[in-house]
Amino acid sequence: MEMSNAIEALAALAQETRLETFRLLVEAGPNGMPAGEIARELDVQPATLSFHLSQLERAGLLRSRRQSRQIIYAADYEGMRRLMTFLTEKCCHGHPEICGDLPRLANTRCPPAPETQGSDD
Amino acid sequence: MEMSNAIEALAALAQETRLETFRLLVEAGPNGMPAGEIARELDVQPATLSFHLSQLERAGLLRSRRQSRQIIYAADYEGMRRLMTFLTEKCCHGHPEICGDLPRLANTRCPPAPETQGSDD
DNA sequence: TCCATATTTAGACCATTATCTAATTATCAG
DNA sequence: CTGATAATTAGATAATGGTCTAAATATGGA
Repeated sequence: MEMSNAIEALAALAQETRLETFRLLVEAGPNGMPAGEIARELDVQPATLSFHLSQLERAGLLRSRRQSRQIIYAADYEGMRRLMTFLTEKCCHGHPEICGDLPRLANTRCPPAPETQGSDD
Repeated sequence: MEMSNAIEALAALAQETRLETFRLLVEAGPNGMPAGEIARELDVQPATLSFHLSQLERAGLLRSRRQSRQIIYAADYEGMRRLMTFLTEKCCHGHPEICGDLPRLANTRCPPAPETQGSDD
Protein backbone atom coordinates (compact mmCIF):
# COMPACT_ATOMS: atom_id res chain seq x y z
CA MET A 1 0.00 0.00 0.00
CA GLU A 2 1.29 3.41 -0.92
CA MET A 3 1.45 6.29 1.47
CA SER A 4 -1.22 8.24 -0.40
CA ASN A 5 -3.65 5.34 -0.12
CA ALA A 6 -2.92 5.03 3.56
CA ILE A 7 -3.53 8.73 4.06
CA GLU A 8 -6.81 8.46 2.23
CA ALA A 9 -7.89 5.56 4.43
CA LEU A 10 -6.75 7.28 7.62
CA ALA A 11 -8.58 10.45 6.63
CA ALA A 12 -11.66 8.41 5.86
CA LEU A 13 -11.69 6.98 9.36
CA ALA A 14 -10.80 10.27 11.03
CA GLN A 15 -14.35 11.54 11.15
CA GLU A 16 -17.00 10.56 13.62
CA THR A 17 -19.82 9.68 11.25
CA ARG A 18 -17.50 7.71 9.00
CA LEU A 19 -15.80 5.88 11.82
CA GLU A 20 -19.18 4.94 13.24
CA THR A 21 -20.35 3.90 9.82
CA PHE A 22 -17.38 1.65 9.38
CA ARG A 23 -17.81 0.11 12.81
CA LEU A 24 -21.47 -0.45 12.15
CA LEU A 25 -20.72 -2.18 8.87
CA VAL A 26 -18.04 -4.37 10.41
CA GLU A 27 -20.60 -5.43 12.98
CA ALA A 28 -23.15 -5.97 10.25
CA GLY A 29 -20.87 -8.48 8.59
CA PRO A 30 -20.31 -9.34 4.95
CA ASN A 31 -23.96 -8.89 4.05
CA GLY A 32 -23.73 -5.21 4.83
CA MET A 33 -26.57 -2.76 5.20
CA PRO A 34 -28.54 -0.49 2.87
CA ALA A 35 -27.57 3.18 2.95
CA GLY A 36 -30.93 4.24 4.31
CA GLU A 37 -30.71 1.91 7.26
CA ILE A 38 -27.25 3.22 8.13
CA ALA A 39 -28.55 6.78 7.94
CA ARG A 40 -31.43 5.92 10.24
CA GLU A 41 -29.22 4.05 12.67
CA LEU A 42 -26.70 6.88 12.91
CA ASP A 43 -29.28 9.65 12.65
CA VAL A 44 -27.64 11.35 9.71
CA GLN A 45 -29.27 12.89 6.66
CA PRO A 46 -29.19 10.57 3.64
CA ALA A 47 -27.38 13.11 1.47
CA THR A 48 -24.76 13.70 4.11
CA LEU A 49 -24.25 10.01 4.67
CA SER A 50 -23.95 9.45 0.97
CA PHE A 51 -21.05 11.87 0.92
CA HIS A 52 -19.34 9.96 3.71
CA LEU A 53 -20.04 6.57 2.18
CA SER A 54 -18.41 7.61 -1.06
CA GLN A 55 -15.32 8.75 0.82
CA LEU A 56 -15.06 5.45 2.62
CA GLU A 57 -15.54 3.59 -0.62
CA ARG A 58 -12.97 5.66 -2.45
CA ALA A 59 -10.57 4.91 0.38
CA GLY A 60 -11.10 1.21 -0.20
CA LEU A 61 -12.78 0.57 3.12
CA LEU A 62 -16.28 -0.16 1.85
CA ARG A 63 -17.87 -1.88 -1.08
CA SER A 64 -21.31 -1.31 -2.48
CA ARG A 65 -23.77 -3.22 -4.61
CA ARG A 66 -27.23 -2.38 -5.74
CA GLN A 67 -30.04 -4.62 -4.61
CA SER A 68 -33.23 -3.53 -6.23
CA ARG A 69 -33.88 0.01 -5.04
CA GLN A 70 -31.35 -0.08 -2.27
CA ILE A 71 -27.61 0.23 -2.31
CA ILE A 72 -25.99 -2.11 0.13
CA TYR A 73 -22.72 -1.12 1.72
CA ALA A 74 -20.37 -3.57 3.39
CA ALA A 75 -17.00 -3.23 5.06
CA ASP A 76 -14.10 -4.13 2.80
CA TYR A 77 -12.09 -6.32 5.12
CA GLU A 78 -9.20 -6.56 2.73
CA GLY A 79 -8.97 -2.78 2.57
CA MET A 80 -8.87 -2.44 6.33
CA ARG A 81 -6.32 -5.19 6.45
CA ARG A 82 -4.13 -3.32 4.01
CA LEU A 83 -4.29 -0.26 6.23
CA MET A 84 -3.40 -2.25 9.34
CA THR A 85 -0.52 -3.81 7.48
CA PHE A 86 0.73 -0.44 6.34
CA LEU A 87 0.63 0.93 9.85
CA THR A 88 2.37 -2.05 11.36
CA GLU A 89 5.02 -2.30 8.67
CA LYS A 90 5.74 1.32 8.00
CA CYS A 91 5.19 2.88 11.36
CA CYS A 92 6.14 0.18 13.79
CA HIS A 93 9.00 -1.05 11.71
CA GLY A 94 11.46 -2.79 13.96
CA HIS A 95 9.76 -1.60 17.10
CA PRO A 96 7.86 -4.47 18.68
CA GLU A 97 7.10 -2.29 21.69
CA ILE A 98 4.47 -0.66 19.50
CA CYS A 99 2.81 -3.44 17.66
CA GLY A 100 4.31 -6.55 19.12
CA ASP A 101 4.43 -9.24 16.54
CA LEU A 102 1.72 -7.70 14.43
CA PRO A 103 3.62 -7.28 11.17
CA ARG A 104 4.14 -10.98 10.66
CA LEU A 105 0.51 -11.71 11.39
CA ALA A 106 -0.71 -8.89 9.22
CA ASN A 107 1.08 -10.53 6.35
CA THR A 108 -0.44 -13.93 6.83
CA ARG A 109 -3.49 -14.21 4.70
CA CYS A 110 -5.98 -14.53 7.58
CA PRO A 111 -5.92 -17.77 9.50
CA PRO A 112 -8.71 -20.34 9.19
CA ALA A 113 -11.18 -17.46 8.81
CA PRO A 114 -14.52 -19.19 9.27
CA GLU A 115 -17.23 -18.45 6.72
CA THR A 116 -19.10 -15.53 8.21
CA GLN A 117 -21.88 -15.73 5.72
CA GLY A 118 -24.63 -14.15 7.80
CA SER A 119 -24.20 -16.44 10.74
CA ASP A 120 -23.38 -14.01 13.50
CA ASP A 121 -24.84 -10.54 13.60
CA MET B 1 -9.30 4.67 24.17
CA GLU B 2 -12.32 6.76 23.35
CA MET B 3 -13.56 7.37 19.89
CA SER B 4 -12.67 11.06 20.00
CA ASN B 5 -9.06 10.23 20.88
CA ALA B 6 -8.92 7.71 18.08
CA ILE B 7 -10.25 10.26 15.63
CA GLU B 8 -7.66 12.75 16.76
CA ALA B 9 -4.89 10.21 16.25
CA LEU B 10 -6.22 9.10 12.88
CA ALA B 11 -6.50 12.71 11.75
CA ALA B 12 -2.99 13.36 12.96
CA LEU B 13 -1.63 10.57 10.78
CA ALA B 14 -3.84 11.42 7.80
CA GLN B 15 -1.51 14.07 6.44
CA GLU B 16 1.65 13.52 4.48
CA THR B 17 4.05 15.66 6.46
CA ARG B 18 2.78 14.31 9.74
CA LEU B 19 2.79 10.70 8.64
CA GLU B 20 6.34 11.10 7.41
CA THR B 21 7.30 12.81 10.63
CA PHE B 22 5.91 9.97 12.66
CA ARG B 23 7.66 7.36 10.53
CA LEU B 24 10.90 9.25 10.80
CA LEU B 25 10.61 9.41 14.56
CA VAL B 26 9.78 5.74 14.86
CA GLU B 27 12.93 5.03 12.88
CA ALA B 28 14.87 7.43 15.05
CA GLY B 29 13.98 5.41 18.11
CA PRO B 30 13.35 6.44 21.69
CA ASN B 31 16.00 9.15 21.64
CA GLY B 32 14.03 11.07 19.08
CA MET B 33 15.19 14.04 17.03
CA PRO B 34 15.24 17.80 17.45
CA ALA B 35 12.54 19.71 15.60
CA GLY B 36 15.03 21.47 13.38
CA GLU B 37 16.56 18.25 12.18
CA ILE B 38 13.14 16.85 11.31
CA ALA B 39 12.34 20.02 9.38
CA ARG B 40 15.58 19.75 7.46
CA GLU B 41 15.11 16.06 6.77
CA LEU B 42 11.58 16.50 5.47
CA ASP B 43 12.27 19.84 3.81
CA VAL B 44 9.51 21.67 5.63
CA GLN B 45 9.54 25.16 7.08
CA PRO B 46 10.16 25.15 10.82
CA ALA B 47 6.98 27.06 11.58
CA THR B 48 4.92 24.69 9.49
CA LEU B 49 6.52 21.66 11.07
CA SER B 50 5.91 23.08 14.49
CA PHE B 51 2.22 23.21 13.71
CA HIS B 52 2.25 19.55 12.69
CA LEU B 53 4.34 18.46 15.64
CA SER B 54 1.88 20.01 18.05
CA GLN B 55 -0.97 18.18 16.37
CA LEU B 56 0.84 14.87 16.65
CA GLU B 57 1.67 15.57 20.26
CA ARG B 58 -1.88 16.58 21.12
CA ALA B 59 -3.00 13.32 19.54
CA GLY B 60 -0.73 11.42 21.89
CA LEU B 61 1.57 10.13 19.18
CA LEU B 62 4.66 12.13 20.07
CA ARG B 63 6.38 13.35 23.18
CA SER B 64 8.70 16.28 23.50
CA ARG B 65 11.39 17.40 25.88
CA ARG B 66 13.65 20.38 25.85
CA GLN B 67 17.36 19.77 25.66
CA SER B 68 19.19 23.01 25.94
CA ARG B 69 18.11 25.08 22.95
CA GLN B 70 16.52 22.24 21.08
CA ILE B 71 13.22 20.52 21.53
CA ILE B 72 13.49 16.82 21.00
CA TYR B 73 10.53 14.93 19.67
CA ALA B 74 10.12 11.20 19.95
CA ALA B 75 7.41 8.76 18.90
CA ASP B 76 5.08 7.82 21.72
CA TYR B 77 4.95 4.08 21.25
CA GLU B 78 2.26 3.66 23.84
CA GLY B 79 0.06 6.16 22.03
CA MET B 80 0.44 4.36 18.73
CA ARG B 81 -0.22 1.12 20.47
CA ARG B 82 -3.45 2.50 21.88
CA LEU B 83 -4.55 3.48 18.39
CA MET B 84 -3.73 0.05 16.99
CA THR B 85 -5.62 -1.54 19.84
CA PHE B 86 -8.63 0.67 19.22
CA LEU B 87 -8.67 -0.21 15.55
CA THR B 88 -8.32 -3.91 16.14
CA GLU B 89 -10.85 -4.04 18.95
CA LYS B 90 -13.47 -1.64 17.74
CA CYS B 91 -13.27 -2.06 14.01
CA CYS B 92 -12.24 -5.66 13.55
CA HIS B 93 -14.34 -6.91 16.42
CA GLY B 94 -15.11 -10.53 15.84
CA HIS B 95 -13.81 -10.49 12.31
CA PRO B 96 -10.46 -12.25 12.16
CA GLU B 97 -10.46 -11.96 8.38
CA ILE B 98 -9.48 -8.33 8.93
CA CYS B 99 -6.92 -8.38 11.63
CA GLY B 100 -6.32 -12.02 12.22
CA ASP B 101 -5.37 -12.56 15.80
CA LEU B 102 -4.28 -8.97 16.29
CA PRO B 103 -6.62 -7.94 19.12
CA ARG B 104 -5.20 -10.42 21.57
CA LEU B 105 -1.66 -9.46 20.71
CA ALA B 106 -2.39 -5.77 20.83
CA ASN B 107 -3.43 -6.20 24.43
CA THR B 108 -0.44 -8.18 25.50
CA ARG B 109 2.49 -6.08 26.48
CA CYS B 110 4.82 -7.18 23.69
CA PRO B 111 5.11 -10.92 23.64
CA PRO B 112 8.31 -12.91 23.34
CA ALA B 113 7.56 -12.92 19.62
CA PRO B 114 7.50 -16.62 18.77
CA GLU B 115 10.51 -17.28 16.62
CA THR B 116 9.57 -16.90 12.99
CA GLN B 117 10.42 -20.45 12.10
CA GLY B 118 8.55 -20.26 8.80
CA SER B 119 10.37 -17.26 7.34
CA ASP B 120 8.19 -18.00 4.36
CA ASP B 121 8.38 -14.52 2.79
C1' DT C 1 24.01 42.50 28.87
C1' DC C 2 23.79 41.56 24.01
C1' DC C 3 23.76 38.50 20.20
C1' DA C 4 22.96 34.20 17.84
C1' DT C 5 20.42 29.89 17.59
C1' DA C 6 16.20 26.87 18.02
C1' DT C 7 11.60 26.82 18.15
C1' DT C 8 6.96 28.42 18.78
C1' DT C 9 3.10 31.70 18.27
C1' DA C 10 0.29 35.18 15.77
C1' DG C 11 -2.11 36.60 11.86
C1' DA C 12 -3.41 36.29 7.21
C1' DC C 13 -4.71 33.57 3.25
C1' DC C 14 -6.33 29.95 0.24
C1' DA C 15 -7.92 25.08 -0.09
C1' DT C 16 -10.59 21.47 1.69
C1' DT C 17 -14.34 19.50 4.39
C1' DA C 18 -18.95 18.67 6.31
C1' DT C 19 -23.44 19.86 6.03
C1' DC C 20 -27.78 21.43 4.24
C1' DT C 21 -31.65 21.93 0.62
C1' DA C 22 -33.19 21.01 -3.83
C1' DA C 23 -32.93 18.53 -7.93
C1' DT C 24 -31.81 14.17 -10.33
C1' DT C 25 -31.27 9.22 -11.26
C1' DA C 26 -32.67 4.41 -10.64
C1' DT C 27 -35.97 0.95 -9.52
C1' DC C 28 -40.31 -1.14 -8.54
C1' DA C 29 -45.50 -1.61 -8.43
C1' DG C 30 -49.63 -0.63 -10.50
C1' DC D 1 -46.49 5.40 -18.43
C1' DT D 2 -47.21 7.25 -13.66
C1' DG D 3 -46.30 7.61 -8.89
C1' DA D 4 -43.68 6.29 -4.92
C1' DT D 5 -39.36 4.97 -2.76
C1' DA D 6 -34.08 4.83 -2.24
C1' DA D 7 -30.15 6.98 -3.00
C1' DT D 8 -26.95 10.18 -5.26
C1' DT D 9 -25.47 14.58 -7.25
C1' DA D 10 -25.35 19.73 -7.51
C1' DG D 11 -24.71 23.97 -5.47
C1' DA D 12 -24.28 26.96 -1.55
C1' DT D 13 -22.24 27.91 2.88
C1' DA D 14 -19.84 27.86 7.29
C1' DA D 15 -16.05 25.70 9.60
C1' DT D 16 -11.55 23.61 9.59
C1' DG D 17 -6.91 22.81 7.91
C1' DG D 18 -2.23 23.73 6.03
C1' DT D 19 1.05 27.07 4.82
C1' DC D 20 3.46 31.30 4.76
C1' DT D 21 5.82 35.59 6.82
C1' DA D 22 6.82 38.10 10.71
C1' DA D 23 7.19 38.50 15.53
C1' DA D 24 7.92 36.47 20.05
C1' DT D 25 9.94 33.24 23.46
C1' DA D 26 13.68 30.40 25.41
C1' DT D 27 18.43 29.14 25.87
C1' DG D 28 23.42 29.47 25.81
C1' DG D 29 27.79 31.90 25.19
C1' DA D 30 30.96 36.04 24.78
